[in-house]
Amino acid sequence: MPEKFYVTTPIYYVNARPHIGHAYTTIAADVLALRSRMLGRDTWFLTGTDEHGQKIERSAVAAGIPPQQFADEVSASFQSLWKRMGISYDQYIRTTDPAHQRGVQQLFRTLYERGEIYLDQYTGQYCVSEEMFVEGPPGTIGPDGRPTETVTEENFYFRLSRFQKPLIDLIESHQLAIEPESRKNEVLSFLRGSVSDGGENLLSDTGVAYRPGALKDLSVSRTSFDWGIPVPEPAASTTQQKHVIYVWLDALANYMTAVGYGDPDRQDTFNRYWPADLHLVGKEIVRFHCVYWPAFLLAAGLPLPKRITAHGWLLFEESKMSKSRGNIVRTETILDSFGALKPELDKAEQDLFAADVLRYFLLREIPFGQDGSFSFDALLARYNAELANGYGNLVSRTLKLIEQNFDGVIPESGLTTELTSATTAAITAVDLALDRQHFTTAVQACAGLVTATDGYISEHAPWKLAKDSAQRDRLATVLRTATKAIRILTALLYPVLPYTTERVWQQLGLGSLRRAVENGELTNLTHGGFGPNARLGKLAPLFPRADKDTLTRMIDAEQKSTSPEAGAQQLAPMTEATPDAAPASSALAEVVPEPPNQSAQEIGRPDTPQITIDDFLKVDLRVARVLVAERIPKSDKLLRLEVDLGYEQRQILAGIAEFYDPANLVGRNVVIVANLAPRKMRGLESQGMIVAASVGDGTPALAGFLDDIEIGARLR
RNA sequence: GGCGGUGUAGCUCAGAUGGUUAGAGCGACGGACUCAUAACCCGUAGGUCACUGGUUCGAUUCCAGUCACCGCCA
Repeated sequence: MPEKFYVTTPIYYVNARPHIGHAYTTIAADVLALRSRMLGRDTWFLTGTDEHGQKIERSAVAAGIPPQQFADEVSASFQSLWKRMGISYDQYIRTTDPAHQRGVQQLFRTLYERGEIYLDQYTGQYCVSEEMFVEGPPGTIGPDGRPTETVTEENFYFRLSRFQKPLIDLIESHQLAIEPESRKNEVLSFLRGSVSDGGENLLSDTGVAYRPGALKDLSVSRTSFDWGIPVPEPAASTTQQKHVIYVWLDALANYMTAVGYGDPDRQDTFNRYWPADLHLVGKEIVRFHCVYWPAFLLAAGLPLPKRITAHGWLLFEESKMSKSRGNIVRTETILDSFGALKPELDKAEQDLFAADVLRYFLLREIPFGQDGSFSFDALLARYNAELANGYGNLVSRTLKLIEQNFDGVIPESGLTTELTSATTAAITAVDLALDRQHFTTAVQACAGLVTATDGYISEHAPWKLAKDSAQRDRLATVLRTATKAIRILTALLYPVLPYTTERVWQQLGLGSLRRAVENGELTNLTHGGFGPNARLGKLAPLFPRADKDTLTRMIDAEQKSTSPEAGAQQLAPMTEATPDAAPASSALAEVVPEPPNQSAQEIGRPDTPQITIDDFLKVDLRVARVLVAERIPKSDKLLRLEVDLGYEQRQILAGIAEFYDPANLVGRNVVIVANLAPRKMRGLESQGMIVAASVGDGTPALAGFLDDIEIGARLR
């Protein structure tokens, strides 16, 4: 049996259509899968969509369609994009697949029967869009920048607290590898708790202190909505309420259910592929993958994934216009714009060509694990410098020299060691780099081989040798040597540029690269090569230079998709936050705005349920004047305000310290919720709440009036 | 607030267990060449290595503090 390699992307949450961040993760996984297959490994590449949860249920209601239909539509848009890009996944899983649902129930049942799940009750603040409870009083601003809702739930709890030390030990001993180092440290500090505040600590196996109790049990069921997988028997019978399984337990389990967990007929497959060799994730979902997921597996007595590698976010070039809107770059824009450079191809091939360009850029430009900025300028510059002027031109000049001087037959020559140190160095560097998901380093090594080969050709000037018949052998050696280097270079680039390298392979007269990969002919690149009288294929330009028109096309396409009505999103109350950075991927922690190419109604529509006038009148909104405003020590976010309502004065704590200077607030009229239950925060009682619009990425803008309003007036 | 990270040429970033002229790519400029996709090759960047103080014969590299930005703290 060949060595196996099981790699996953997160399953993408269907509350947003695919954007370039999703493509980034998927491309990275695809590159690793292609390489793994080239090395002859038994490869399984899994991606898919995460389709349950309250957010989806609400979005579907807002769209006026059943959640399944909503999920079907968005899931289809992911699959269709991957198809356009030629992504080579072996399996596309959906959490609404019946087999997955059975597997999740199996996992839940196992945990329950092993005593790792118990029933309990909890009242707290729930953040709807993140689908989790947060600490704080009613009206707390959740992680998404919106007020939480008070929810009382009877829940099933997972005994996460039991796994604090086991997880610390596994991570410290590298049995559970987390990359990059900075993420690993974050996970460890989370697991260890606050060890430096003077309390009692214990030591891990490696002697590092941790605070017992820092890890709390985790609720793993919900009763407040239906769109999820039902809690199975026997646990279900222990409660009157109808519970669905927590979306993260549901989602994470996909990595196992995909390969047959919970399916008696697929035990062999499961045993073959599980545990996964690599989970690729975005940095925003590291904790779910590095704490919850391994804990679930430990509790169920199952093996842990070998490695979790987190990448950063793609940031977008900042301009005033883009900052004030949801500036998500759509992958389609790049496919269309670069595809247009190859008018001779049909649409499907144009897409694959453009996908190569995007793959190259993302992996070359952005060190995996770090945030990186995406810009059309940089994409164009990188394309022209390294693909058009570099790789493409190298292939072109070399093969044309052979065509001109040897009628397209790769000349025979004696053995030479010229360029071999460059090729073997590149092979080694790419191997080492990709083993650690250091894509940038790997692609850089390829670019280095281009430079070395270009330098070799320039140094020996075959066009001069060709003018001297006495130098015929030397000419043959130089051209053959360069061509051999191009063959190795092309094979090294295959995982990154699957479409274009296939074309080069054919120009080299080597037939189909894909078939060579399938036949295992490229497991060792120093073997094989050109036989006697090997003849080149038909030559054609690979990467036409991109001019300003390409840039203009991309900018136009983006502007068209972010027309003025799309900007209205900012004015809609309580819509999704619009961060400047897009999480490159996420299963559930998706905080990206709806993509700008949707209709204005769809974008601006709040997904809150309808209420009656009576509901509204329950809220006592009043105009108040700020008398005192001051920062609260040891709090970045909170301001303490004293406000005058006319009929009384109140103390209110507001989470606006990052955005408002206390000095500018005194004397200002604001709107408060006057009948909100008081709540203690940081030892101070907050007797109400200031009303503010959440704009842009969640920045609060205090409500106010243009007219001078008497204080104490009620809003209705 | 706690813990951690980052701050080096116009841009993106390497790097130095402290020591003669601090590196690469891109962009720009000059040269050379003409096989090639106005490509390739060669040369040119005078940057207080964030700021301040300390240790040292000597620090950008170590230590402390300051500032800015970022991440994690369910």
